[in-house]
Amino acid sequence: MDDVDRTLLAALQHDATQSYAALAGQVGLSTGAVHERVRKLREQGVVRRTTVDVEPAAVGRGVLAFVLVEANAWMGDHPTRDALAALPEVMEAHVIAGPASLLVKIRVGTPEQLQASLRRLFQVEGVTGTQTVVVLESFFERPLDPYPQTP
Amino acid sequence: MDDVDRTLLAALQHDATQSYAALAGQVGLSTGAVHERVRKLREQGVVRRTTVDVEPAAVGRGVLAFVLVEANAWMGDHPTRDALAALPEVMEAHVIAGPASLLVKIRVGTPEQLQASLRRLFQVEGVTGTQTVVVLESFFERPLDPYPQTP
DNA sequence: CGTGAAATCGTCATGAA
DNA sequence: TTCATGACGATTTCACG
Repeated sequence: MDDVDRTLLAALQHDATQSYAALAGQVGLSTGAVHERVRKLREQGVVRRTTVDVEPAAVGRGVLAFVLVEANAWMGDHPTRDALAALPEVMEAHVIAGPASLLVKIRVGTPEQLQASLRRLFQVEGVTGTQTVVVLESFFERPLDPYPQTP
Repeated sequence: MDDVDRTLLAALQHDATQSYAALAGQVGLSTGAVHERVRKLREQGVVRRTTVDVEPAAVGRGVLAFVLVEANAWMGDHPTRDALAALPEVMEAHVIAGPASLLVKIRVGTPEQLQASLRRLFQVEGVTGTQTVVVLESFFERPLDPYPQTP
């Protein structure tokens, strides 16, 4: 994992449809060498997958909210994880240190669906309360850029 | 934007490296028709870009935190947006309704870098306080799946 | 939306540094 | 190990029916 790999990752984040020849040009290597590097990055799990970034509002998911979930028991275990993963509107779920047990990110189509989602969250074992932050406008959401080095 | 398009979007989210022939098989159309549909989805901005999902810890971004930013003025304007966009550790920035003005998502490499990032947030014009939620473990982060219909 | 053809690209084997 | 080169098969891409 050197600077060339980081440059490749940044380039792929920006546009994963570009050819290996184009990538090769950016890093000054041959297409074969680039092909091999990208293959290894995938194999090592540095690149988890190639995906497509979809505009939420265009697919009926224009309402975004973050919910702090309070609980009366330890929720950092797999039953909780699975219960949340079963809810398709939950985009992210994190165990946190702070004023609550969990933080979840939710995308739905309407305020009514948000209400319904909160009702489902309350049905998850151990949940005693929620604090909801509704997003009015997203300034930006961008992909991770590799940091120059890891000291 | 019909069910075929939604199926294509879901398939591309799962794996954007698959060929048009493979996509065509999943929806029962020809490769040419699928090519045209995907081209239009890109053109319309439904597909914003094709990108690569990178493991944060592998590129020195293993520390995740959410920060509620309080302000003494309206922060839903472009100067604020630009100030936040200039900070590479800020992955997302949202204007919110709730206990604060903004919610930002931050990824850094170390707790020291998190501290440095909070210091930079305080230097943004109008910021009067922050409330930080540190993530201990992420259960999951997954791409948006299109909802069946938008009533 | 399907078909077919042409240009481009991904992929791999080989050899060199 | 890592890289360059070259060749083959697959894929993208586009015009036409």
